[in-house]
Amino acid sequence: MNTRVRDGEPADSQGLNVPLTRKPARRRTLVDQVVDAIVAGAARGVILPGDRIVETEIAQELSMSRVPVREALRLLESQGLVVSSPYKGVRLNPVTRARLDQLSEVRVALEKAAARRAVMLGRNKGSALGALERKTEELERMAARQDTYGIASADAAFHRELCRLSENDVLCAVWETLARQLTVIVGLSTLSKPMDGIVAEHRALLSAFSRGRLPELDRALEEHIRTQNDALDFEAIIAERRALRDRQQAADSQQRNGAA
Amino acid sequence: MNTRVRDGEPADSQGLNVPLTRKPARRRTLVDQVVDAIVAGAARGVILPGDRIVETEIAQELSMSRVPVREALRLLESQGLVVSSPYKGVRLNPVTRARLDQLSEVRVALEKAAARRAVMLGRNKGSALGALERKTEELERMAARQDTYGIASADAAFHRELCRLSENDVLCAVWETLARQLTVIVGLSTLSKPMDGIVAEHRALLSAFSRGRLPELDRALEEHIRTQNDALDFEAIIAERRALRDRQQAADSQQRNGAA
DNA sequence: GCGGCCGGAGTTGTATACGATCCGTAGTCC
DNA sequence: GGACTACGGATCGTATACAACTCCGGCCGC
Repeated sequence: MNTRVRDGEPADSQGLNVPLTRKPARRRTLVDQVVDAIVAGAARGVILPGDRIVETEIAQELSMSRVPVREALRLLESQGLVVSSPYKGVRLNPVTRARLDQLSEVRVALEKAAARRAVMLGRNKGSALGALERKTEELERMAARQDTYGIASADAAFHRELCRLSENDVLCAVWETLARQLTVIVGLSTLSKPMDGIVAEHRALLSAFSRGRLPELDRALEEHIRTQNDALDFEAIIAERRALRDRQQAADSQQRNGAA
Repeated sequence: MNTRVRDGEPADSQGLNVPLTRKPARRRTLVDQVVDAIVAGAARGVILPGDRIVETEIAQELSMSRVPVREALRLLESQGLVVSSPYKGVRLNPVTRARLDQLSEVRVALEKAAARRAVMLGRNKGSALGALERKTEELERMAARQDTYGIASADAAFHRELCRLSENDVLCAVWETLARQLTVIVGLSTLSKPMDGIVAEHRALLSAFSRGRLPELDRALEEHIRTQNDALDFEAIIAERRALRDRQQAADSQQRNGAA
């Protein structure tokens, strides 16, 4: 893999990945760099599900020792992004349709609970609702631009905000790990689902939420996630990503030759 | 802390803690030892919420180097058991009533979803249901013995089995991290709730589940968890655990003096 | 007497070094 | 010719060594 994330070039400059902790006080340590680099590499298709991740390589590419890399891998392992077995190395969690469904099911359960709590807290009106509306508008802007990456990003932001409104930190933390895994799975693949459909669904979600119509919201959430999954063609995604990686590898080796 | 977990003496010999991964193939590495030792220490009250955890100490007590300890701490951090800030060290996550409620809320959401899926899969009858019944009987045996530790253990086993019936690995994994955190919070504190009440609630849960009465089950779950929390007197628990630690420290230093 | 500076002890973050284990490969024996 | 074994490279797991940082207490100047 050729992720190449160095100090001056944060891996999530594209805004897809969010930091694990909300606290801005936390200084960026090397472990964080590794985590971001691997997540970014996975999201951009440089690392594919099932690919082996070698500590030495990562360490060299990020020009650090293996120790922070190991710690980062352990962290990612406990979040389910990679799997490891002693003396045999770490692999990016191979993805199956079943796993995607499982992730989605848990995510829906969380978001339902979040919405329920948010309504109970009266966060479905006023400034709290405004925040969610802004996310929806952002989504619309991205859809208008046909910016698939922006849509994925805005979609995540919308659901993240929904969780945040529950004011349940534990829920948010769990949601983030799930979202991260889904990001790796879905990556930058262009959704095969029509964009205006996505926008409409979010409008419906927002509407149901603002009215506090929980059963309706539950159904809408479930529908929203499920159709999104159904629209994914796994074979196509894998093929696309493999091609993407090959292109990047080619470009990279070319660049290296030019530099030599 | 004085956990003293060495090779011949597995930390979870009391059966409270479960391994992170289901795969038995995974060889036990030093990192696992550290994880178990810390979780056990937290559950037994040797480490209290908010206590600082010093890498060097753990390493010495387990007679290993700091590297595996660091990796274990990172793992526990990403699971929310400890919090860390660079150069300032790691602390056992300080516990508040709010956090307990948040954990419970997420846990209930997960178990509802698990039950829903299990019923959908027809796991609420036949041998699958039998497994859950056995857990309930175990709970009754423990209650009859007035074995508070056994009750806590059997209670966890019941809910774990419920999750397992959903056949959703992601859900189970998330549930385990939550359960682990709750264990640390509640620890070995004697529940102030009457034991036959607990048994009755589980019977009710089992009954609603076997009949596939989901709304009823949802309510019962919520009630079950909530009353369990309400019965907890935080101040008393903290005081008790502090006393417990002092006793253990005293005994330990005495033992050390005797050995010297 | 009091507040700011500073220096050292203690702890964490990182790098390097070494032993342990896995896996592919070649060689040998039947 | 095939299967078993020995071996070597590659990679992981762990230990040790050093650098960076924090915090606390004393000291000095005011």
